[in-house]
Amino acid sequence: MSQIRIRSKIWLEVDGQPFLGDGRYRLLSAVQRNGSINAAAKDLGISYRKAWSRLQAMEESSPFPLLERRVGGKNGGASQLTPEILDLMERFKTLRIQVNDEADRCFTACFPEGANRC
Amino acid sequence: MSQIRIRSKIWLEVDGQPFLGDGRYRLLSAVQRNGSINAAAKDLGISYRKAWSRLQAMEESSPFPLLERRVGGKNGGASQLTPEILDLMERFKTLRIQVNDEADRCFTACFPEGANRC
DNA sequence: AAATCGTTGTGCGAAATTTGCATAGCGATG
DNA sequence: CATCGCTATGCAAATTTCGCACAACGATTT
Repeated sequence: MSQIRIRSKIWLEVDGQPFLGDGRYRLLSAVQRNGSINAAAKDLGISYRKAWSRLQAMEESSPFPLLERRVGGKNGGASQLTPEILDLMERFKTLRIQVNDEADRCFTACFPEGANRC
Repeated sequence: MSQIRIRSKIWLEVDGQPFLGDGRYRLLSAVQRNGSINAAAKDLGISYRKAWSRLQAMEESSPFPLLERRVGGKNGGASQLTPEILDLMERFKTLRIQVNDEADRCFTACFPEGANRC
């Protein structure tokens, strides 16, 4: 008896290129929460290289700046998100929840009850 | 002025493992439509190796058989889908459309009109 | 003004994954 | 019993991902 579940996912595209999805949302959140790319990477358990590459790729296709970076200085540097991306993230979060809930509703309608036996 | 769009995607999981999404749906459809894995691969413009690998991976985690294969014989062989997977594909298709529509609705609500300038 | 410290930024090789070529096995048909 | 086109698979090449190691930076401290 196998358990069947639905998963859903949304993302925003800018000019046809993937721009903001769950992964990038989590990464950006971690940067804001921790105050630096480095701390965010440690928080998420990924290498700094990986976190930086992702942010780099994202920023290249972004119509507006994502990060305000500070290199050097007292604590070596820091990074924080721009208001533009914070606003977009907020809207994305709302969309994400709404679509996800709808997916669950449709699923239980389409697989009434014990659809989980096969 | 960058154009922002929403994209959505759903997939079904069996015991926590991805089972049926858009890619596999298209591949399975092509098999059914063309009557063989080989013809399906040509139809989709991918190698037979690739098509076969995907179906193999899918079948390994499937609670029921996906394909009825015939090796050898008049035309070398053939493959067609089992009733179980055809049924699941039908439901998936419905879900897919419903969730996608909902995503579009939420998007236009959340990004009222010219959200496409940044 | 020189040393320190923890960031950002990057080159490059290693590791993992994907891809497809090439070939074996199969069996109804003629 | 030879043929033909399909399924099935080993293996190497190509591509992508990954992370180590190190350079640059600048406010603070000494």
